[in-house]
Amino acid sequence: MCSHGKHDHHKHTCECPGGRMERFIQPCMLLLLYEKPAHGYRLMEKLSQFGYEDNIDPGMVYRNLRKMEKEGWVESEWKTEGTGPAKRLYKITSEGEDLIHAWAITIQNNIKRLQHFLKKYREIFEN
Amino acid sequence: MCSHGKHDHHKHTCECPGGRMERFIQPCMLLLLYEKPAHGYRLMEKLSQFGYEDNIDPGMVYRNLRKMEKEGWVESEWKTEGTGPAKRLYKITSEGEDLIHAWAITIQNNIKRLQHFLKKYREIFEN
DNA sequence: GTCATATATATGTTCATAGCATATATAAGC
DNA sequence: GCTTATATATGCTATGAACATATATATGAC
Repeated sequence: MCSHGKHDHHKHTCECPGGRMERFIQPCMLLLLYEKPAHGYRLMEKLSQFGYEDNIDPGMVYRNLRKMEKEGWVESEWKTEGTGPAKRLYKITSEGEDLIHAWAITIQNNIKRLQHFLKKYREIFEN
Repeated sequence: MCSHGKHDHHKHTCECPGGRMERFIQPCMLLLLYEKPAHGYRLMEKLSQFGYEDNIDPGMVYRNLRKMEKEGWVESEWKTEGTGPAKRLYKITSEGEDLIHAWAITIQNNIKRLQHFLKKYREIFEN
């Protein structure tokens, strides 16, 4: 989220505004899995379209997948066929699909909040 | 942020999507202070327009104000005149104003990310 | 007079999360 | 053999939200 990557030991001592959207990665992964079952490494690549750029933390992806499985929003099974190390193939459950719809509402609300800020900001600072 | 208010001891065990936007309260308070110096209690009321509804936590407001003062983004002085308990009147500094502009950019980016989600969501689920 | 409420600020505690680091293993390219 | 890409996993720390509680001053009700 932070664009300059200059944090001192991730202490957030710099004033750069992060405004991280907590757990936003979850609905993103759920939506990708609804489109097509996938394993973590593949998701990691696809997540860039949601602003999780270049250096996304793999730990974040894998840990969220395991957590969502524990919650019953996704299911997984090991895939050993093919080349390379074994992959854990995830697919979304119906509970996971329900959650996507709930997130869509939350996200609409959040957009409204952010847009209210920008509107006010522009009223004050633009001309 | 959570609409139903049914958390068990704030353990976030329910599946309600929060998607809280971390520290978003800070640029909101800075913008309000840019408009007009104010004390915490007054800000608390005005913050509802940014989606910090009804039962906003006073601790969050006051702690963020003190933190922002420590960072040099706002300044305060006690006001004893008038009725009622003493108020700490805050005003924004030039560093605080700079930060508003930085946040405006972050917020634009976040809107884009959220809108990408919604666009994809609608492509998949709407008709 | 005292009781509840509104105004105003402050601190304590807990939990989940992001962000960072590191470890492991398989396979392909050179 | 060495490096890199693929693939998953865990450990650690700082932070922030959400909750609770404490304090004090003034006002209106009864």
